[in-house]
Amino acid sequence: MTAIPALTPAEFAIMKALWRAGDATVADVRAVLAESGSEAAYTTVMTLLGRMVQKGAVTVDRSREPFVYAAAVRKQHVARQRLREFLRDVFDNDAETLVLGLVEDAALSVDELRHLEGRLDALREAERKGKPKP
Amino acid sequence: MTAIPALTPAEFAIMKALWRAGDATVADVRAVLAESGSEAAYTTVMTLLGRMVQKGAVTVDRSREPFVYAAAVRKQHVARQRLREFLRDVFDNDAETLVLGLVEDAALSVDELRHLEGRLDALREAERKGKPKP
DNA sequence: CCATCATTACTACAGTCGTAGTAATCCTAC
DNA sequence: GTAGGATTACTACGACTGTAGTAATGATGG
Repeated sequence: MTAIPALTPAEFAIMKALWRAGDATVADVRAVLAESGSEAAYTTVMTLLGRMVQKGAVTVDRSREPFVYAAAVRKQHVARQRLREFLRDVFDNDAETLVLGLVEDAALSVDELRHLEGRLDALREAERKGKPKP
Repeated sequence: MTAIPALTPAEFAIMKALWRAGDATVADVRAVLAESGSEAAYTTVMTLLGRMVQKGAVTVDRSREPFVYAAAVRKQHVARQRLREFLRDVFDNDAETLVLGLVEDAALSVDELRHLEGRLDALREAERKGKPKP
């Protein structure tokens, strides 16, 4: 239930770099960002990381220099959290319309949908077996 | 292809009120907002509407007083646009994972998915008949 | 040793956002 | 006609953001 700290866009970009890099120094983060064509100054990244540490989104190991940073929240959790907010704010909790949008935007094919269904059936089956809720 | 102006959260709330109200005065907007438990001051709403007019997200009819405001962009377009950005930024364009998240969050049932598939098949069928692309 | 580079801590600063007050008008009901 | 409420235009302002500079410190290569 760890409340996920809100991240600004710039912070979120850093977070994504951390997720890809795992433990990382400022230089590492900059390297990952550079791959995506983002060229923030060293101190800019430091500032953002500092702010993120303050809000608990990132941990830092100061016992080693240069300091080593790491994401304190899991990508999946953040994504899920954002998905909920997005669904509520933009689609008024109408998930069907959202998915319809994905398909119409060709982000998702009907085949993929069917495939997904398969996975879901399996998942549900596993759940029934695993935790039979009374 | 009208580029959709970026809206801040507060502006987006106003926009949603406008979508619900259709043409609306400041007072109308405030009334709709109030329904959702939002109590912005009259002048606050004015300020936001003004900013939105500036960025072309809202039109205003000044020939009539009190001025009448209206959304200049369609809800569906905005939602679609945001969906694209969201999918890219948060899910790295992996729509399947997004939908999986919806289902796991119980925002969408497998039944609804199937239902959706039906709709989509129909839609696809209609398209094949309607615009047979060479 | 000493200049240089990396690293960190601290500071800065302009732009945006949310929020709203004030001054000036303009109706409208006494 | 006049006081009060509605409406608008303009201004304000503190918080947050993105971006980065500077000062200090520490390690390194020659």
